[in-house]
Amino acid sequence: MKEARKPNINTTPIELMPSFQFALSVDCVIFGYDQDVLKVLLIESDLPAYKGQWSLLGDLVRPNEDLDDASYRVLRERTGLTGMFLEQVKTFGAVSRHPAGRVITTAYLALVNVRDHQLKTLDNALHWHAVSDIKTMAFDHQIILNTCVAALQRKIQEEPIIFNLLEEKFSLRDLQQLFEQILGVAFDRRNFRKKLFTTGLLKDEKEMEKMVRHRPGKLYSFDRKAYEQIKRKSFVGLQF
Amino acid sequence: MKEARKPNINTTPIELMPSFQFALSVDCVIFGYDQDVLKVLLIESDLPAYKGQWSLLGDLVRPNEDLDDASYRVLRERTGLTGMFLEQVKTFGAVSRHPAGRVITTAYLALVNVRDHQLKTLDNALHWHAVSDIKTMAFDHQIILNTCVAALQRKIQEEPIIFNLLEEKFSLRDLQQLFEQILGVAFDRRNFRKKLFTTGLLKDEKEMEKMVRHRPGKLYSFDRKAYEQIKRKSFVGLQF
DNA sequence: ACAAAAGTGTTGCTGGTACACCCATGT
DNA sequence: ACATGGGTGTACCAGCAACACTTTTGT
Repeated sequence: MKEARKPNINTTPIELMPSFQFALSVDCVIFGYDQDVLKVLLIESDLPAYKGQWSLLGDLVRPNEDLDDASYRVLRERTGLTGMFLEQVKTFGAVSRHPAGRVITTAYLALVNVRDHQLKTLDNALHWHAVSDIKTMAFDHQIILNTCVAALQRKIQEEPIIFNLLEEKFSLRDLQQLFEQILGVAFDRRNFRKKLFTTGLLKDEKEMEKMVRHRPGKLYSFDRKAYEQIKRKSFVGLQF
Repeated sequence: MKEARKPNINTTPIELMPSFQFALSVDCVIFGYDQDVLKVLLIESDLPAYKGQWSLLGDLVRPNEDLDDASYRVLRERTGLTGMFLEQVKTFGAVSRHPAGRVITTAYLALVNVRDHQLKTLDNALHWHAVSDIKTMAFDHQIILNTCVAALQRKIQEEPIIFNLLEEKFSLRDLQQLFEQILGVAFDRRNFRKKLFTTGLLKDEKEMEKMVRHRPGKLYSFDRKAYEQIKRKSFVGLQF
């Protein structure tokens, strides 16, 4: 039985293709680390269907805007930040995910330093929430958040992106607590230090913590140059 | 300086939002393993702009179709297969990526057994290509392919999905060669065996290769039940 | 008999884990 | 002086890498 030739977006002139009303958006999962807690930046939804619930920061993609640019614009407009870590995670395209129509959204993971940004808090009803406190969200945003938390857990073990969440200079305790927050496990302090030192990614800033009510710890920073060199020699292992 | 409140897809009724002509598609990167070579299934483009070049198999997403369903439909229509491994990888949304207009596409990674499927080869100008032979493709499909190859390399080391590319029963040589093809490295045979046996994921089928002109090897299959049990106890490590 | 690939063990090294005591600072 | 967390070393164990010879089958 011979099947009719199937249409193909890549071989059929687009004028011949059926078209209909799609909306395309980006949603940013913006993580920050504040007072030893992993947080995410949310906005209160004022759509009737989700009155009082929290949602991610998003916006429609503009006609002449790349997808990545759209997410960057949302970040910049909302937090005043530029140059933050920002990476696509996944696209959510269930037919009924938005009550007002067919909206496909691409989720982005952003890591920001909560001290740097200037929130338009009054204007926007933006708030930082502890990730572990969030139980329900508008739309399918709880699923998107969970997906991005999982992506974050995986990615901090593959690339040294975790430093984007910390101040320029940080103590090893800061770093360890942040790892523990994100991964939900505890590490032995001595082994953690050894492991991090042997990565060669920490630069000793020759400074100490100040204003702490205990013995002050040394401060370190992420050694970008060392990282660039290490990357060149990296090798891919086999693991199940 | 007070900024005006920004629009937000999640807080603004959709009727008020600007809309314009988007097209949304899925493209499938279909990998197969044939005659000891990693291959990808492509179709010849007949768009004038890309005459004679190869492109991925894709189609527009339908108004009432989930994104994942669209990719599954493409696979089913083209290969006659059902139940194959299929997973979203990334969405490509550059403004000018399609010459006919604004087309955002979501790339899916598919792993199929080349023996199982029934290609509509004559109808569709479909061909298997060695991944390493492909130098240029239509649209941004070369980038999409490279992204999916990298995703495949990463994922076969995280989850035992590689078995989707093999026959139900396979020899350890088949498995090792496939790993080597995908990762582009060579492994010591003895160490490879030990490693794979200690995963506990191989079931001894108590059968031998046949019709080989050397000593026949034992055949194994992927032990799904064992894998399900192992997954429950799995633990997340720390690694840079 | 020859060609081709299967099957098999040991050793050394590296990296992870478990674990306890003294030190510097603020109150 | 006390509370808090900083800073350090060692011993054991597991997993990885390197490495060579014998066995089975087809021709």
